[in-house]
Amino acid sequence: MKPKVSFKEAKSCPLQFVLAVNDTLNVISGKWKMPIIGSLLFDKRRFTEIQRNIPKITPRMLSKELKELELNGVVKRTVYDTLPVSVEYELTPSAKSLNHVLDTMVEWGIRHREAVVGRQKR
Amino acid sequence: MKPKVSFKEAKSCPLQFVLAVNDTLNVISGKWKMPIIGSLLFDKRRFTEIQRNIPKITPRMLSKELKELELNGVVKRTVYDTLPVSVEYELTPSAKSLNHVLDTMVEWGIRHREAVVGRQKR
DNA sequence: TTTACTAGTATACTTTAGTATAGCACTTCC
DNA sequence: GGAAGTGCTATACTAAAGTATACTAGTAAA
Repeated sequence: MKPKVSFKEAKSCPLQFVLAVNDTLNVISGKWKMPIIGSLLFDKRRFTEIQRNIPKITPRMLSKELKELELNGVVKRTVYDTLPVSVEYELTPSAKSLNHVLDTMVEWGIRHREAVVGRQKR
Repeated sequence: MKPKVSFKEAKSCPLQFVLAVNDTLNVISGKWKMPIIGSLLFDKRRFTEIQRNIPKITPRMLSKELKELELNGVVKRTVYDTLPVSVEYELTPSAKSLNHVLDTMVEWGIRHREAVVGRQKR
Protein backbone atom coordinates (compact mmCIF):
# COMPACT_ATOMS: atom_id res chain seq x y z
CA MET A 1 0.00 0.00 0.00
CA LYS A 2 1.29 3.43 -0.96
CA PRO A 3 1.68 5.93 1.88
CA LYS A 4 -0.89 8.73 1.54
CA VAL A 5 1.64 11.52 1.84
CA SER A 6 5.22 11.69 0.61
CA PHE A 7 8.05 13.29 2.57
CA LYS A 8 7.96 16.25 0.18
CA GLU A 9 4.28 16.99 0.74
CA ALA A 10 4.21 16.33 4.47
CA LYS A 11 4.62 19.29 6.82
CA SER A 12 6.20 17.23 9.57
CA CYS A 13 7.69 13.78 9.82
CA PRO A 14 4.98 11.30 10.93
CA LEU A 15 5.98 8.48 13.26
CA GLN A 16 4.79 5.76 10.86
CA PHE A 17 7.26 7.09 8.27
CA VAL A 18 10.16 6.87 10.69
CA LEU A 19 9.11 3.33 11.63
CA ALA A 20 8.83 2.22 8.01
CA VAL A 21 12.22 3.73 7.16
CA ASN A 22 13.71 1.93 10.15
CA ASP A 23 12.18 -1.36 9.02
CA THR A 24 13.90 -0.93 5.69
CA LEU A 25 17.17 0.16 7.30
CA ASN A 26 17.18 -2.89 9.58
CA VAL A 27 17.06 -5.09 6.51
CA ILE A 28 19.99 -3.49 4.67
CA SER A 29 22.33 -1.99 7.24
CA GLY A 30 25.30 -3.70 8.83
CA LYS A 31 28.57 -4.75 7.27
CA TRP A 32 27.40 -7.92 5.50
CA LYS A 33 23.68 -7.54 4.64
CA MET A 34 24.22 -5.73 1.34
CA PRO A 35 26.87 -8.18 0.08
CA ILE A 36 24.61 -11.12 1.02
CA ILE A 37 21.53 -9.62 -0.63
CA GLY A 38 23.71 -8.69 -3.61
CA SER A 39 24.86 -12.26 -3.88
CA LEU A 40 21.28 -13.58 -3.82
CA LEU A 41 19.75 -10.83 -5.98
CA PHE A 42 20.35 -12.68 -9.24
CA ASP A 43 20.27 -16.32 -8.17
CA LYS A 44 19.58 -18.71 -5.30
CA ARG A 45 22.76 -19.96 -3.64
CA ARG A 46 24.08 -22.43 -1.11
CA PHE A 47 25.90 -21.55 2.10
CA THR A 48 29.42 -22.18 0.83
CA GLU A 49 28.64 -20.50 -2.50
CA ILE A 50 27.73 -17.29 -0.69
CA GLN A 51 30.85 -17.70 1.42
CA ARG A 52 33.02 -17.99 -1.68
CA ASN A 53 31.17 -14.99 -3.13
CA ILE A 54 32.06 -12.83 -0.13
CA PRO A 55 35.69 -13.75 0.55
CA LYS A 56 36.21 -12.12 3.96
CA ILE A 57 33.03 -13.18 5.73
CA THR A 58 33.36 -15.76 8.52
CA PRO A 59 30.86 -18.66 8.65
CA ARG A 60 29.70 -17.33 12.03
CA MET A 61 28.71 -14.00 10.51
CA LEU A 62 27.15 -15.53 7.42
CA SER A 63 25.09 -17.90 9.55
CA LYS A 64 24.03 -15.13 11.92
CA GLU A 65 23.04 -12.73 9.14
CA LEU A 66 21.17 -15.38 7.14
CA LYS A 67 19.15 -16.28 10.25
CA GLU A 68 18.30 -12.64 10.83
CA LEU A 69 17.35 -12.12 7.18
CA GLU A 70 15.17 -15.25 7.32
CA LEU A 71 13.44 -13.99 10.48
CA ASN A 72 12.78 -10.65 8.78
CA GLY A 73 11.15 -12.31 5.78
CA VAL A 74 13.95 -11.36 3.41
CA VAL A 75 15.47 -14.76 2.75
CA LYS A 76 13.90 -18.19 2.32
CA ARG A 77 15.89 -21.23 3.47
CA THR A 78 15.29 -24.64 1.88
CA VAL A 79 16.92 -27.85 3.05
CA TYR A 80 17.36 -30.63 0.47
CA ASP A 81 17.52 -34.24 1.54
CA THR A 82 20.74 -35.00 -0.30
CA LEU A 83 23.90 -36.58 1.05
CA PRO A 84 25.52 -34.51 2.42
CA VAL A 85 22.55 -32.19 3.01
CA SER A 86 22.47 -29.10 0.84
CA VAL A 87 20.75 -25.89 1.89
CA GLU A 88 19.59 -23.25 -0.56
CA TYR A 89 19.02 -19.62 0.23
CA GLU A 90 16.96 -17.31 -1.95
CA LEU A 91 15.36 -13.91 -1.65
CA THR A 92 11.61 -13.71 -0.98
CA PRO A 93 9.51 -11.88 -3.59
CA SER A 94 9.26 -8.97 -1.16
CA ALA A 95 13.05 -8.77 -0.93
CA LYS A 96 13.41 -8.88 -4.71
CA SER A 97 11.41 -5.66 -4.89
CA LEU A 98 14.20 -4.09 -2.83
CA ASN A 99 15.97 -3.26 -6.09
CA HIS A 100 13.71 -0.21 -6.43
CA VAL A 101 14.97 1.06 -3.11
CA LEU A 102 18.55 0.21 -4.00
CA ASP A 103 18.20 1.98 -7.36
CA THR A 104 17.15 5.25 -5.72
CA MET A 105 19.96 4.84 -3.21
CA VAL A 106 22.52 4.33 -5.97
CA GLU A 107 21.19 7.35 -7.84
CA TRP A 108 21.22 9.59 -4.76
CA GLY A 109 24.64 8.32 -3.66
CA ILE A 110 26.20 9.16 -7.02
CA ARG A 111 24.49 12.56 -7.30
CA HIS A 112 25.37 13.46 -3.73
CA ARG A 113 29.02 12.54 -4.19
CA GLU A 114 29.14 14.77 -7.28
CA ALA A 115 27.52 17.63 -5.36
CA VAL A 116 29.98 17.35 -2.47
CA VAL A 117 33.06 17.07 -4.72
CA GLY A 118 31.72 19.97 -6.82
CA ARG A 119 31.55 22.20 -3.76
CA GLN A 120 35.10 21.31 -2.76
CA LYS A 121 36.51 22.23 -6.20
CA ARG A 122 34.91 25.69 -6.33
CA MET B 1 23.88 11.43 -13.04
CA LYS B 2 21.66 8.42 -13.55
CA PRO B 3 23.37 5.04 -13.36
CA LYS B 4 23.30 3.34 -16.76
CA VAL B 5 21.91 0.07 -15.45
CA SER B 6 19.38 -0.54 -12.69
CA PHE B 7 19.61 -3.41 -10.24
CA LYS B 8 16.79 -5.15 -12.09
CA GLU B 9 18.53 -5.08 -15.44
CA ALA B 10 22.03 -5.86 -14.19
CA LYS B 11 23.14 -9.50 -14.28
CA SER B 12 25.53 -9.07 -11.37
CA CYS B 13 26.08 -6.44 -8.73
CA PRO B 14 28.76 -3.94 -9.90
CA LEU B 15 31.15 -2.54 -7.32
CA GLN B 16 30.16 1.07 -8.03
CA PHE B 17 26.57 0.20 -7.06
CA VAL B 18 27.67 -1.25 -3.74
CA LEU B 19 29.79 1.84 -3.08
CA ALA B 20 26.96 4.23 -3.91
CA VAL B 21 24.50 2.31 -1.72
CA ASN B 22 27.04 2.41 1.10
CA ASP B 23 27.48 6.17 0.67
CA THR B 24 23.75 6.58 1.09
CA LEU B 25 23.63 4.16 4.02
CA ASN B 26 26.40 6.05 5.81
CA VAL B 27 24.29 9.19 5.66
CA ILE B 28 21.11 7.67 7.11
CA SER B 29 22.09 4.76 9.33
CA GLY B 30 22.77 4.92 13.03
CA LYS B 31 20.37 5.53 15.86
CA TRP B 32 20.03 9.31 15.55
CA LYS B 33 20.64 10.30 11.89
CA MET B 34 17.06 9.78 10.75
CA PRO B 35 15.51 11.70 13.66
CA ILE B 36 17.96 14.58 13.06
CA ILE B 37 17.34 14.68 9.32
CA GLY B 38 13.61 14.38 10.04
CA SER B 39 13.81 17.36 12.35
CA LEU B 40 15.60 19.46 9.70
CA LEU B 41 13.62 18.23 6.70
CA PHE B 42 10.97 20.93 7.02
CA ASP B 43 12.86 23.79 8.66
CA LYS B 44 16.25 25.02 9.77
CA ARG B 45 16.76 24.65 13.52
CA ARG B 46 19.11 25.56 16.34
CA PHE B 47 21.01 23.07 18.50
CA THR B 48 18.66 23.16 21.46
CA GLU B 49 15.61 23.13 19.19
CA ILE B 50 16.76 19.84 17.68
CA GLN B 51 17.51 18.57 21.16
CA ARG B 52 13.98 19.41 22.31
CA ASN B 53 12.68 17.78 19.11
CA ILE B 54 14.43 14.50 19.92
CA PRO B 55 13.83 14.08 23.65
CA LYS B 56 16.24 11.23 24.46
CA ILE B 57 19.33 12.38 22.58
CA THR B 58 22.30 13.55 24.64
CA PRO B 59 24.13 16.74 23.61
CA ARG B 60 27.25 14.63 23.04
CA MET B 61 25.47 12.49 20.46
CA LEU B 62 23.72 15.42 18.81
CA SER B 63 27.00 17.30 18.52
CA LYS B 64 28.82 14.25 17.15
CA GLU B 65 26.17 13.41 14.60
CA LEU B 66 25.80 17.00 13.40
CA LYS B 67 29.57 17.21 12.84
CA GLU B 68 29.51 13.99 10.86
CA LEU B 69 26.53 15.13 8.80
CA GLU B 70 28.28 18.43 8.11
CA LEU B 71 31.43 16.60 6.99
CA ASN B 72 29.35 14.44 4.66
CA GLY B 73 27.75 17.48 3.01
CA VAL B 74 24.31 16.75 4.45
CA VAL B 75 23.99 19.61 6.91
CA LYS B 76 25.08 23.25 6.72
CA ARG B 77 26.07 25.01 9.96
CA THR B 78 25.78 28.77 10.28
CA VAL B 79 26.95 30.74 13.31
CA TYR B 80 25.18 34.04 14.03
CA ASP B 81 26.98 36.82 15.86
CA THR B 82 24.23 37.30 18.44
CA LEU B 83 24.58 37.33 22.20
CA PRO B 84 24.61 34.55 23.22
CA VAL B 85 25.76 33.09 19.89
CA SER B 86 23.13 31.18 18.00
CA VAL B 87 23.93 28.41 15.56
CA GLU B 88 21.57 27.29 12.84
CA TYR B 89 21.57 23.91 11.18
CA GLU B 90 19.89 23.23 7.85
CA LEU B 91 19.94 20.52 5.23
CA THR B 92 21.96 21.09 2.05
CA PRO B 93 20.01 20.98 -1.26
CA SER B 94 21.51 17.55 -1.88
CA ALA B 95 20.20 16.28 1.45
CA LYS B 96 16.74 17.69 0.74
CA SER B 97 16.56 15.41 -2.31
CA LEU B 98 16.90 12.51 0.15
CA ASN B 99 13.12 12.53 0.47
CA HIS B 100 12.91 10.52 -2.78
CA VAL B 101 15.04 7.82 -1.20
CA LEU B 102 13.06 8.00 2.04
CA ASP B 103 9.78 7.76 0.12
CA THR B 104 10.81 4.51 -1.56
CA MET B 105 12.02 3.22 1.78
CA VAL B 106 8.71 4.05 3.46
CA GLU B 107 6.81 2.40 0.62
CA TRP B 108 8.92 -0.76 0.70
CA GLY B 109 8.88 -0.90 4.50
CA ILE B 110 5.09 -0.78 4.61
CA ARG B 111 4.62 -3.28 1.77
CA HIS B 112 7.18 -5.64 3.23
CA ARG B 113 5.59 -5.55 6.66
CA GLU B 114 2.26 -6.42 5.08
CA ALA B 115 3.84 -9.28 3.14
CA VAL B 116 5.50 -10.72 6.24
CA VAL B 117 2.38 -10.41 8.42
CA GLY B 118 0.30 -11.89 5.57
CA ARG B 119 2.52 -14.97 5.46
CA GLN B 120 2.28 -15.42 9.24
CA LYS B 121 -1.55 -15.36 9.19
CA ARG B 122 -1.87 -17.99 6.46
C1' DT C 1 24.64 37.09 43.46
C1' DT C 2 22.23 33.31 42.07
C1' DT C 3 19.88 31.53 38.14
C1' DA C 4 19.32 30.44 33.51
C1' DC C 5 20.18 30.59 28.70
C1' DT C 6 23.47 29.69 24.52
C1' DA C 7 26.16 25.65 22.30
C1' DG C 8 28.49 22.59 23.22
C1' DT C 9 33.04 19.34 25.61
C1' DA C 10 35.28 15.76 28.92
C1' DT C 11 35.54 11.47 31.10
C1' DA C 12 34.18 7.10 31.97
C1' DC C 13 31.29 3.66 31.12
C1' DT C 14 28.00 -0.15 28.81
C1' DT C 15 26.20 -2.35 24.90
C1' DT C 16 26.21 -4.03 20.32
C1' DA C 17 28.65 -5.44 16.20
C1' DG C 18 32.08 -7.91 14.24
C1' DT C 19 36.56 -11.07 14.31
C1' DA C 20 39.57 -15.08 15.11
C1' DT C 21 40.12 -19.71 15.66
C1' DA C 22 38.77 -24.10 16.41
C1' DG C 23 35.68 -27.73 16.11
C1' DC C 24 31.38 -31.01 15.00
C1' DA C 25 28.61 -34.72 12.45
C1' DC C 26 28.08 -36.67 8.38
C1' DT C 27 29.63 -38.89 3.86
C1' DT C 28 32.36 -39.88 -0.06
C1' DC C 29 36.75 -40.33 -2.36
C1' DC C 30 41.54 -42.11 -2.55
C1' DG D 1 42.35 -44.83 7.56
C1' DG D 2 43.06 -40.12 6.35
C1' DA D 3 41.63 -36.03 3.64
C1' DA D 4 38.05 -33.22 1.85
C1' DG D 5 33.52 -31.38 1.25
C1' DT D 6 28.66 -30.37 3.37
C1' DG D 7 26.57 -26.62 6.74
C1' DC D 8 27.16 -24.98 10.28
C1' DT D 9 28.23 -23.93 16.14
C1' DA D 10 31.21 -22.62 20.40
C1' DT D 11 34.24 -19.81 22.86
C1' DA D 12 36.73 -15.90 23.48
C1' DC D 13 38.07 -11.88 21.99
C1' DT D 14 38.40 -6.61 19.90
C1' DA D 15 36.30 -2.55 17.96
C1' DA D 16 32.64 0.51 17.19
C1' DA D 17 28.46 2.72 18.68
C1' DG D 18 25.95 4.75 22.12
C1' DT D 19 24.96 6.36 27.28
C1' DA D 20 25.42 8.82 31.75
C1' DT D 21 26.84 12.51 34.22
C1' DA D 22 29.13 16.39 34.95
C1' DC D 23 31.08 20.43 33.36
C1' DT D 24 32.72 24.79 30.44
C1' DA D 25 32.50 30.14 28.88
C1' DG D 26 30.02 33.94 28.04
C1' DT D 27 25.95 36.92 28.92
C1' DA D 28 21.78 38.66 30.84
C1' DA D 29 17.82 38.91 33.56
C1' DA D 30 15.83 38.50 38.63
